[in-house]
Amino acid sequence: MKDKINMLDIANELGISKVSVSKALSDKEGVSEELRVKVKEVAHKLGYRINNSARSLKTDRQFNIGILISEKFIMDKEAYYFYVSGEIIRKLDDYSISGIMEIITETSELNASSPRCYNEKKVDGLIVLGQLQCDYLQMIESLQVPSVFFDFYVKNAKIDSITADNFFSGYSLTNLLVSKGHKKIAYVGSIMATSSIQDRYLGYYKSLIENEISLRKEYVIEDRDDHGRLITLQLPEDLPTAFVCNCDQVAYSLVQELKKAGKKVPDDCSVVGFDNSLYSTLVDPQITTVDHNIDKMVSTAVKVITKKIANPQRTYDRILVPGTIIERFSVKDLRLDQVS
Amino acid sequence: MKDKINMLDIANELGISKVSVSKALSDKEGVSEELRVKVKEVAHKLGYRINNSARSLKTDRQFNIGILISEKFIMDKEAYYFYVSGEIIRKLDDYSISGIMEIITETSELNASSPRCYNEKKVDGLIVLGQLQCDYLQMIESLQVPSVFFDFYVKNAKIDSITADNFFSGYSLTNLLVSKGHKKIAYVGSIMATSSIQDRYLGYYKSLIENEISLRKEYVIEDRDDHGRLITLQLPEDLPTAFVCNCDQVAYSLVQELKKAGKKVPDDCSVVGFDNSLYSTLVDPQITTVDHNIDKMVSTAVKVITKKIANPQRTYDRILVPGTIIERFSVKDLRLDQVS
DNA sequence: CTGAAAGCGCTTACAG
DNA sequence: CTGAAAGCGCTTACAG
Repeated sequence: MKDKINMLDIANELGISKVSVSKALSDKEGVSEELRVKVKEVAHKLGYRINNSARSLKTDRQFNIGILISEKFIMDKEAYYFYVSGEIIRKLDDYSISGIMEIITETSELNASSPRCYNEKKVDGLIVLGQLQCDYLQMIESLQVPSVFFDFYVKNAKIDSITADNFFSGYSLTNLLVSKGHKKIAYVGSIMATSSIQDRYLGYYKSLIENEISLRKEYVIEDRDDHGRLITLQLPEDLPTAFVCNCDQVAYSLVQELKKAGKKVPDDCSVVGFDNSLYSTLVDPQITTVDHNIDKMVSTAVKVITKKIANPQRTYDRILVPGTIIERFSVKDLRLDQVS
Repeated sequence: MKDKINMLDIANELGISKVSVSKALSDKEGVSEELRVKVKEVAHKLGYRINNSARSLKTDRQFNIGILISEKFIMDKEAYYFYVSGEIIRKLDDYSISGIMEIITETSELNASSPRCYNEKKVDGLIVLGQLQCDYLQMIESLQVPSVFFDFYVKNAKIDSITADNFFSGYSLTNLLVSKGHKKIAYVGSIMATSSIQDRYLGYYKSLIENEISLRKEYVIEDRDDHGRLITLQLPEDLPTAFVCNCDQVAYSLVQELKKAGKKVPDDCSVVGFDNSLYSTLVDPQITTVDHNIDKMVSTAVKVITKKIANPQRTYDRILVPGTIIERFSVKDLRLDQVS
């Protein structure tokens, strides 16, 4: 078998032109169904593989999407965005598109230098996982390929975003606590750190307003420093009966802190989180949390980016994907207390 | 600014030929250092991006590596191979190579169908993460690109592999238990399931032999079924004083089982694992385990694949990367017992 | 040190 | 339905 088979080899084998071979293999019109079948047979027999580079050079389409992740989101071996990338790649495959993952180092993020996969024209579009430095995102906006923000959005950005409906989930989760008789409810999360933390907080606040519970300043607890690194949690003097934590990992830490302080979950304090991650199930008690429906978010993101590649003018703005509350064992029903 | 800048545009701007531009930008000899600098300046000014497809078409090099992961290894959101992929991609960047991740579905694995990134000539080489079906691996061997197996090896395979030194780590870990006075030591893991499980077992066995402890059949405990799915662990009647678990996840399950059976870790039973994963730190007590030095494994894998691309004849065979024991709180020193 | 020419393997617009 | 011709943007071997 010849080492490198190209369309001309197939054409010669059948005594036709390579134009017909091209049309047959790419399912374009202009060849009889009979010939198409024959061409495909011969292609298979000869072990033909299409040369994506040659195709790209003519069509100006790479059939690759860049998936960008900031280094800071993958400090953990179990980082959530790794999983998301995997799901994106799986989904892209439905469109015969490959995913090129690229990790944005701290330096590139600070310098707002454009990703290599873009610099080398390897990709038709970009999916950005998780919020980055403002300047970096502006650079992304200026690039000549369609992009989508995943899991965050930015004011004024002309780039479409797909996010979990954090606001509504925060609202629902807090409502759940209120419905179980809680009134002293704290929020754990640094609300300037990311749009997710902030929106979950605002949902929490909306629930307080609607339920005529006043917001207490000391009940909004910082969980990370200016660089986004997690810090030790400070419990308020007057202990709340419930904590809405901006993510499961922080909920996990909080449970440890409470235990240290001699408090029991959920008997003394209820704790809820977000993300439905490993952290929510590997604690005792397992934590009530919000599942963000990542599958839906991923398939939406992939659909949007492919459509934007086909039609770069089209915009989708902010797409919100609703989450689902997963009730577990970290919330006490205070109304039952009063009965007994 | 013109939309699509190519080498000819740069050449015209400077009144030189595109050949000189090409040589200047790719740091090839044949241009004066003075001109090289000028060319790079103009390229930057015009926002030039090299066209990887055109380059590939001429050079037959794609500057992409395929990273293959079987679906079955990423059932977990926190799957270890996601992290490994990330590290590989980070490392590839040092060589200006991009990583194209591809998830092998159960069907493709069973049918041994070649990966799309290969079928479309998008990659110069392949890194296979984790053991796949025999037929699938034979298919990989037959492909016309260099490949490397990561984290497993196969008898008779002509493909080079990079693995943790599972045998030696199993041996060392068991030695540690023996040195702390343990004699009744069980191994938890289905030894036919993967080469890692088997080699860790053989290391365990070597330690037993050397320490003149006889191997007890009932002390080798199955942890997964024929499809590799984890099953409920059966504790032996005569309880061992220590368990060597083939991975942290199983160690984690074992601790739960032991607790259910009313046994305390490490007071009644010591437990050790492998992998240094989240499972080993999210249990109480935190588990003594083996860190596999993934960084080293990854950088070795990347080095090997790039060298093989440059020189496809060259072979490296089986490369073993030593691990490190991380001592935590799940092992009791029985010798102290006797004293007190 | 510099450049004209050929060609990598496709696809597309056009002609028959 | 079929095919000859042109061209995408590079790199390489060769000539000056």
